[in-house]
This record gives sequence, structure tokens and C-alpha cells, in this order.
Amino acid sequence: MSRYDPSQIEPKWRTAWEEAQVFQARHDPARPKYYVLEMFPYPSGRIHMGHVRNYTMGDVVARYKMSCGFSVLHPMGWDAFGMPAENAAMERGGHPKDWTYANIADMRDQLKPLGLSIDWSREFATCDPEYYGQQQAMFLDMLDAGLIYRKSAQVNWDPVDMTVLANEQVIDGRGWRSGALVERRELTQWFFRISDYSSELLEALDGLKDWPEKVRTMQANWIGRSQGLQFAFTTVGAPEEFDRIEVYTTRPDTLLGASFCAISPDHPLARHLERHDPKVAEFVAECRRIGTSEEALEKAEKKGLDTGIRVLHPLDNAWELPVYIANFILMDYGTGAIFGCPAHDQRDFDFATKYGLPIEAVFEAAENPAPLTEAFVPMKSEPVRYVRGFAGEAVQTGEAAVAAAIAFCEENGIGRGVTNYRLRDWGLSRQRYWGCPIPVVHCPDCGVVPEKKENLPIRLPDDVTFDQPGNPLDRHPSWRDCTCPRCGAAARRETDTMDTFVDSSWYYARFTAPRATTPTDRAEADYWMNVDQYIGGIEHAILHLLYSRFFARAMVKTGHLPAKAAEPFDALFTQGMVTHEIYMTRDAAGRPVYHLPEDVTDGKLADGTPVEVIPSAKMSKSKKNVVDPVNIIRDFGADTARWFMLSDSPPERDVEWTASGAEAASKFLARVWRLAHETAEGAGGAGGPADAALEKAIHKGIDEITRAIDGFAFNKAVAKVYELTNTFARSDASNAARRAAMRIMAQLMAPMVPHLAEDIWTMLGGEGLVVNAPWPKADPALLVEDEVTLPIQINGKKRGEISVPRDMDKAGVEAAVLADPAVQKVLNGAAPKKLIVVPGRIVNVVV
RNA sequence: GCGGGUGUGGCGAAAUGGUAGACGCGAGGGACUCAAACUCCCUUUCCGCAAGGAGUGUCGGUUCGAGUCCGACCACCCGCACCA
Repeated sequence: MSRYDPSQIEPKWRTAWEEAQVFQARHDPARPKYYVLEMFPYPSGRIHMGHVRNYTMGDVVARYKMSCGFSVLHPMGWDAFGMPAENAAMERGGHPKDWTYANIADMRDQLKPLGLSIDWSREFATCDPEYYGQQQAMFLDMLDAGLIYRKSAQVNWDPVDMTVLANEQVIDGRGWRSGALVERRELTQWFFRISDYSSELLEALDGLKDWPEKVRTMQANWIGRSQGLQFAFTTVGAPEEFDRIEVYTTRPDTLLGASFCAISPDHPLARHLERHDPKVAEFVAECRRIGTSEEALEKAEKKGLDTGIRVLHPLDNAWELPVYIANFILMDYGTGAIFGCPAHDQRDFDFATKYGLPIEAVFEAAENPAPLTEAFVPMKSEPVRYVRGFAGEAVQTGEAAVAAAIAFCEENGIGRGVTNYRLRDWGLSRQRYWGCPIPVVHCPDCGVVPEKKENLPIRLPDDVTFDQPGNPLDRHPSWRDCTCPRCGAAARRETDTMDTFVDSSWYYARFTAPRATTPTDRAEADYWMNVDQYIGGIEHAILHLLYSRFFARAMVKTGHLPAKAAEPFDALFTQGMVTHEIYMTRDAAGRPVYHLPEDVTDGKLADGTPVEVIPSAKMSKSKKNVVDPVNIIRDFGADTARWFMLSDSPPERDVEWTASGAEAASKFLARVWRLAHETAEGAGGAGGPADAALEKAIHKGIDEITRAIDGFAFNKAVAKVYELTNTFARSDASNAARRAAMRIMAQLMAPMVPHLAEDIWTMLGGEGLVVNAPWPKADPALLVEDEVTLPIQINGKKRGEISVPRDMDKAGVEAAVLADPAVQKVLNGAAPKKLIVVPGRIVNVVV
């Protein structure tokens, strides 16, 4: 064989790796460990380019660390519970279990040809009873530890399909299948007490040095710590038991700008009024139709209803404010009631304008105050002049004024300073079949009773159908009926299952001992935790990563993880999406028709119809801008797919898939293979100084590529490999020097294109498998240059350059610069105003 | 609406506050070939014949020097608690 043929090479090396069991993670106390984890996939049935990119990046890290002498854990599993399986069962028939396991088998078959360094012996799916049974055991421990409780919460209810809808299933306030107007309903549901950990989860973010700053910022904002004042309004004309309304404010300094009090439609007072006043009932019902997502509430038009009730201003009892029920007040945040200060909050300003309420400025700009045409909301750190202040200086910052206002209110018995968090408890109940059953029983005598651990796993029944609306567990003839684990009386099993975020909140821990008969194995967790490098999409920046951080703490508390694993992910990397152009034509009615990239050549369909090209967007089935990795691997090989996914774009940014880019990647790999082949056949030049130059280039390459991989700059590593290859191809080095150089190139490329690297390694007489070869080390002596080129700037613009010895002192450089003809011409005999010499970098002459 | 991010040639991009455009794609020219494919070599930010000038989303600022730092704005992307 004398040409690069991935279809021959790739299966051969995968077999070799498998036979040598090189990817099996070994608990070896003598060696340092390294745990690389990519976010596990949902088994949709097809892998996509996003998977290829994600898993290739993880594979580069895993293989590189392996070469550096670490005992590497690089596992793979399946986030296998969730709605799509039930939707498939409803739409196409069949069983979610069959659908899911068939998808897993398909995806595993598609993934394996990529040649990932995965320890497949640790594979599991979250829908395996062996996995979710252990999750149930932890649920019981966490329930026992007071980390889980029940309370009433709201869900989206589809009155036609008689089912609970996910937020994504609510489109413009209507159910996605039925089209019926969605209502809010209350159900008693299970919750994790994540909010007990608010301050800890917030403060521990500072320790996550190897997480992206943006993710830590997003989490900090999500947790949302605020300092404020809680106080009570005394009511006038309110029903009995509602003589006070507790409110929370982060701006107590604006108390004298209050013009109304607003309560949530779910506030107890609103609920009370709803039962007696049809107008309130109608308004509250309208509010509930907005849905449960914060996004929908925030985007909805701000509306309120005057209840007729009044409250007394706490600083002036002669001053009454109206009480509104307002659709934008969240019951979950603070006390579910606020006072509105229209002058200094845009939403309150809009509300006051709409309902004709007074707008009184509390403070104005310290300089050049302007009349209010919109809310005046300066930074809290900016000093302003208080015209209706009641505590602190007349001119002070918002921060100082808030502190002074809280102190004043505490001294005068008006209220107290409190710390509040935006983070709400994590509702884990789902009214669905395809999830982990919550292991409790409802007994008429004993109430809610935890299942006994020896009865776990509580398995999902297989004999269910999806031809009727609602949760099949609710109407299962026998599964739901059981006996009380405490008194033995007839009882009902809990039919809610767990949020799939629970499944993904501890899978990383399970990988350390996937077959253990307890959730984790202490010795294995001690050795392998924490995850040294976690890789996944930025879309998981908040929920999945925050829930996992909480769950690890809950596992520590219940003895399932060592204390060191409270923060489970030491380093996090968030990779960008894979995008592609969109090809579109229009049908007779003018509606868009999308076309697969493989059906488009040179901007035309097979029949010659030109297509409209829409700029790249995230690959999605609906826009048909998808490229199937299976086809790419079949046509070009896995190494080409891997190489292209790593080249061009920085890993954290989106990468555009282009057919020409894939071809170029393939051509380049063929070129490297050819150069290696020629070298193996004895090709070589004169040698001599060329040998030394090539050796120097190789060591520079080792240095640069190693640093690029360490820094997650795979695109730069690829660029350096190109450079090195160009140098190699042009070199006049002897065959011996070329052989040595090419072996090192094989090692440097091995994490990225492992099959090709093995082939080259063997071709050039490398010992054993390149995957087992230790990472090459750059010789520092070969990295230094004797001469440096210094650009000369005149007034900041580059006007020339000089070459000087590397260690020339400043005075020498200055003299050389002043002697430069271009500089002399500009100076025209005069002395420069300033001469800036940055050693080894640049010279700037200011004239 | 709120929170976070991104923006540099025809395209993907590179650049510890120090030569803007490394490397690759595409395009153009050439060599090889009967011809083509493959391969190899050269050119390629824009304006300009050139000298030279302009240029990193827009506007302003700090600095000897700004793609990089600061402020305002625009566009797009991610998240918003039951998609995973």
C-alpha cells in the first residue's frame, strides 16, 4: 500500500488498542490519576458533529495526559431518561425503553469508529435499574438527612391533554399538541433544599479557578445574593388576618418615593381576595395563563389590578398607598410583595404611568440634575443628591444610602436588614413515566413513607401504553398499588418520577465505580475524584452545573462522596457549537423548503435549481443544515473528521462545517502520510546544517504544540503541525534526521489523529504503540534564537526593523536604532523626543 | 424583559498593551501531464501604477503605542429554573 487509506488503517489500529486494553482505567496508587469527562449524550439515535467535536476535544486531553504518565479515566454513558422517548412512543408507538436502548446501541456503533480512548467497560445508561436504583437509595438518604421535602408548586396544565407540560411545550401560552390555553395548577411536589446551600454555592465559586469566568459570573447572578430591608406595611380595609403585608426591598433608601404596593397573584392576600371578588378572580386567572416560566412573565405586558386595599407608609402613617395585584411580582422571590418606586425603577415607572400613580424623585444626579422622563437608575456606586432622603448624608452613593436606610429602619423598629437569594429550591417531581421512580409510598395511616432500601430498585413497570393522555404510572393496574413499608396496610406508590437533572448530577461519581452495589465505592471515589477536566456546552452553564455542585455536597453529607469532592469538577471547558450554512428554496406557496448539504453542489440542486444560501447557524434537523458524521467517516475517515473539528476555530467558539474544509483536512493527512512513507522508503537530502535546522524546528514544534494542548488551544496546535510539516517537506535533512523528526511528529499528532499517528509510528520503526509512548520533551537549548528582529516604530507606526543579538543591552539597541537610515531621515539631525526600547520586542521613536 | 458572551481579509482565524492578518480554506498565476486528476511552486486585507494612505462592529477615552484596557451604542448567540 502506498497511499493513505483510512478505511484500511483505522479499523486495524482500533483493534490493536482494544487487544492491548490501553484505555482501561486502572486504579494504580503508584501513578497520578487524571479524570477527563465530556458531558454524556442524550441517546437521540444519531451522533452529530457537536458530539464529534466535544468527544474529540476530550480525547485529545485524555490521550495527551496518558502520554504524560497519568492513569486516565475517560468514560462514556447515556443520559437516557427524558421526554423524547415518551414523545416517540406517543407518535410512533413502541415502548420508551426499547426506543432508548435501540438508540444507545446505534449511537455506540456510530461513536466507536471515532477511535476515542474511552473505557467502554464502564459504560452505563441512567435508565439502567442498576443506576437509578442507586439514585433511589441516595434519595432515601437525602430525605433522611433533611435535604428533601414536599411543598405545593405550580405547573403548566394542558386542560385538553390532561397533562403537565414542560416550558418548552408551551408555545405562546398554548399546549404544543392540543393548542389549548395552558393553565397554572398547583401540585404537591418534591424539592431539594438547594437554597440552604445558596451562600456556600456562591462563595465556593471563588475557588473554581479553572472554570471560565463567564460561567462563574452566570452562576453568581443566578444565585443572586442581595442585601435589603424587610418590613411590614400596615393595611387599611384588608380582610382579617391580613393586617400586615411583609415586603422586601433592595432599595430602602427610596422608601419616600413609594407610590404603590404590589403583590404577586399567588400572594396569600391575592388568593383570599380571589375567592370573594370575581374581578380579582378574573385578573388572577389571566395572570396564571402566562405560564410558569420567568421569561414569559418578564416579557408579558406589565399589568395590575387595584385591590381597593390601602397600606400606611411606614415613615408617615398619614400617607396611604394603594395595593395592586401585579402580574410581574414573583411569589418565589422575597416575600411576594414589593413597594413600587417609579422614579428609580423602569418597570415601576411604566406601571405608575399606566395607572396614573405619582412619580416622586428621591434623588437626582449630583451634577446637572434633569427632569424625569424615565426612571433615573444610576449605578449604586455613584454618588447622588437625595431630595427625599431620610438617612445618611444628602449627597451619598446608593450603597451608602441603602446601608444608612437599613440602620435607620432597624433603630426605629420599622424593619430589619436581611440577606436574600434569588435561588429557589430545586423541584424534582415530574408527572411522567420515563424517569427514575421516587421511592416513597403514600399510606392512608402513616402518610408519606420512604421505601425500604432492600426493596430497591423500584423498577418502572414495562407493561404500559401511551395511547391515553397523562402518566401511565397513574393508571397502571398493579404497579401503583402496594403495601405500606411501615404498617403493611394497603398503600399507593408515588407516581411522580425524578427530573432528569438528578440523573446527570452524579453520573460523574458513578463512573468511578460503575458496578458497585452502593451508589459509590469509597476507595474508587477517593482515587478518581475529582473530575480533572470537564468538557461540555455553555448551555449547561447554570442549571446542570449548579445542580451537580449541590448534589455533590448532598452526597458528601450523606457519606457517598469524600469531602474533597464537594466541588466535583476541578476544571471546566465550554466548547462552541458546530454550525453549517442553510440551503433553501421556496415552494409554490412561497414557503421555505430546506435541503441537506449533501444534495447541494456549487449552490445548485441535482436538477440545476439554484438554492438560497443562509449564513451558518447551529446544525438542526428542521433547517436540514446537518452533516452526518457517519458519512464523513465513511468518505474520509475518523481522523479527518477529528482533525477538521480541531482546526480553524478556537474550541470555545462556534465552528462552521464546510465540505472544502473537510477535504482540505483529508488532503493534509494524506500529505503527512506520504511524507512519512517516503521517509520510511529512504528519502532524504544532504543533511549537515539541514539536520540541525530540522531538529531545531522539531523541538520548537514540541514546545509550541505541548503548550497549545495544555492551554486548550487545539486550533493553534493544528496550525503548528501545519507549519512543522511545511518545514519538514522543504528540509534538505538526511534520512536519519527525517526519520527521527517524523517519529516525533507522529507523537505530537497522536492525540488528535491517533490512527494515522500509529501508522506513521510503526512505519518509522517506533517501538510498540505510539499511544503508549511517553510525550516528547523539548530541549531548551534548541529553543533559543541568537538574533532577534526588532520592529522600529516612529510615533507608534512601524517604519522599519533591525536585527540585533538576542542579549544586546538597551544602550546598544538605542545606538543601533539611531544609526538606522530610516530613523535618521525622520529625525533629520534632531534628537528624538523619546526613545522607548522594549527588550526583545519593539522600539518606538517619538519625534 | 433580565443575566452572560461574541464581533478582525472573500471565508475559518492568529496576535504576554508592542510588526494586525501566523496557519488553513477559497481565488488567481505557473510547473508537471498528450490531456486531466493528484502533486509541487508563487501571489492574495483594502484603495493606489507608484510613492503612500486606510484598516480589527460603531462612536468616544486612557497610553509613547490599543484588536487587546475603560465608557456608550449596534448586531448576533447562549441561559431564564419541567428540553437535554
